[in-house]
Amino acid sequence: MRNAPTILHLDMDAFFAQAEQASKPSLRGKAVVVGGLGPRGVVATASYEARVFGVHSAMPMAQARRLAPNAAYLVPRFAFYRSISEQVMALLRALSPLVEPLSLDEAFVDLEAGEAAWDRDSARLAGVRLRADIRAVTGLTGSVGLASCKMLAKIASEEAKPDGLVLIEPGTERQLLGPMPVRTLPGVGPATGDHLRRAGITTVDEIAEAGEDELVRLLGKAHGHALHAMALARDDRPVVAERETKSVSVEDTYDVDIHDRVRVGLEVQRLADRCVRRLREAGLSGRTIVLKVRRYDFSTLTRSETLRGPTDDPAVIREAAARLLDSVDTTGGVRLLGVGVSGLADFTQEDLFAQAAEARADESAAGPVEEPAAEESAPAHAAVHAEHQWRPGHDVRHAELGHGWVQGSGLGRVTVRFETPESEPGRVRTFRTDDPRLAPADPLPLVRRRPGEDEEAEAAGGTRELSVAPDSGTE
DNA sequence: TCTGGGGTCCTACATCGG
DNA sequence: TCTGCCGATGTAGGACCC
Repeated sequence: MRNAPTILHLDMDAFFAQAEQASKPSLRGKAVVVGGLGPRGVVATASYEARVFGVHSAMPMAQARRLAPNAAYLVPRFAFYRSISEQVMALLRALSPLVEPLSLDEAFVDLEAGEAAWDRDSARLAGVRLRADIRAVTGLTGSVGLASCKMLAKIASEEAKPDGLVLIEPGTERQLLGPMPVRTLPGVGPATGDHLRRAGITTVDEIAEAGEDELVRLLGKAHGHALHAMALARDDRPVVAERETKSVSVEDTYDVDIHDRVRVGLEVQRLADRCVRRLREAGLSGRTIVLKVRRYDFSTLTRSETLRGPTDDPAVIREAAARLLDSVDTTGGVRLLGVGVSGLADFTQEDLFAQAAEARADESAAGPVEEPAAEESAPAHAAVHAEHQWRPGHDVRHAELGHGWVQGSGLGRVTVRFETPESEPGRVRTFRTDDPRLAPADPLPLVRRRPGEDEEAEAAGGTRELSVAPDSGTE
């Protein structure tokens, strides 16, 4: 808590949907919904046009389709969003070394630490410039909140949405916060909100009035204490640049519940392998293996086992996961399975020894983890002929007609709209899915570099920033 | 017509060793 | 030696966040 509003919170507006609209001119101004398209998919992001119909994130896709049947429905392209996110984060780091990313589209910045701002006016100016820079570099809009602490900066950016900037004047925090609903405060979700409401507490002021003891009684020590402080606009949490990973996990929800116990076992093995791959990519190993099972009735349970030392050995993790599965009753079917590893450690010498010994045993027994093509055999979407490569929203290139994106596919046909971020809305054409003139393509940059910038970027190897590999839809 | 995937943090309870 | 207490650790589950 400081007396100048020099904590900045950036939140990109409807990020995934906005990125899709920027890359596809025909979708601009239209309702766009990004999320899982399977029978059990949920909405990741809805464009503001789609929100008018009541569509919002975390809503089941089926419900969204009923509310907005004419919206464009697209699968997320994380690699594409990540490349944009990296550009945005680079702009934030130019302001200050203290940048705390919260997700692909959100971050805190400590402006004072970077000497980018020291008072109200300099902070506002930094925010205004940042928004302009983001616009210039990515073509997208983001909202900025400025305040004296993280909580209020975040509330401010929420108020600023879409495409705005809000600065909370130091000294006015409590008047502003007081009448707001308890759900405004971070950490108050549906359960805590209900809890408080039953105790007759519905506004932030009422939390403050209730007193710390009462809140601790209602919500427990940590939560009660934290919430009371927040209600008084007291928040001392620093902006933390590097947060280390505490766990790595993968999970899959299946289009249809799995009843076959053997199949459940096989899926757990595959998830264990995927988890190991992620663990190794991050250069980590872990001690505690966690199995997650969501049953047909949505009841969820976890089982965990802690090993003597950290490992990233696929055979060890598979076996632990299999043992954990033995203790779970799956009759009735499972809708989700997950495997995770926590108690993480950076790779140590000791592990390397163990590794070398186990590696020999592995080769015959377990088989390598680095098997390619694991994604295509992902449970829900088994590869169907060539159609799997024509995923709605993904970019393609046609030998004669140029760059476009998949609008839909099925029954041996794929429909492509030919347009680029810089073009007018384009024409639609339909092809056979095995048409040799058609190939998957990388997303195009949303903003064309100005002449002269090219060489610089080229020299810095920067042209790669925007040309990302085709998203295999991994995570 | 249901409810994703990747995380973090907290709490309660059991167990174990001084 | 028995008992109680304390802290550390492991386990399961829940709430919350984007």
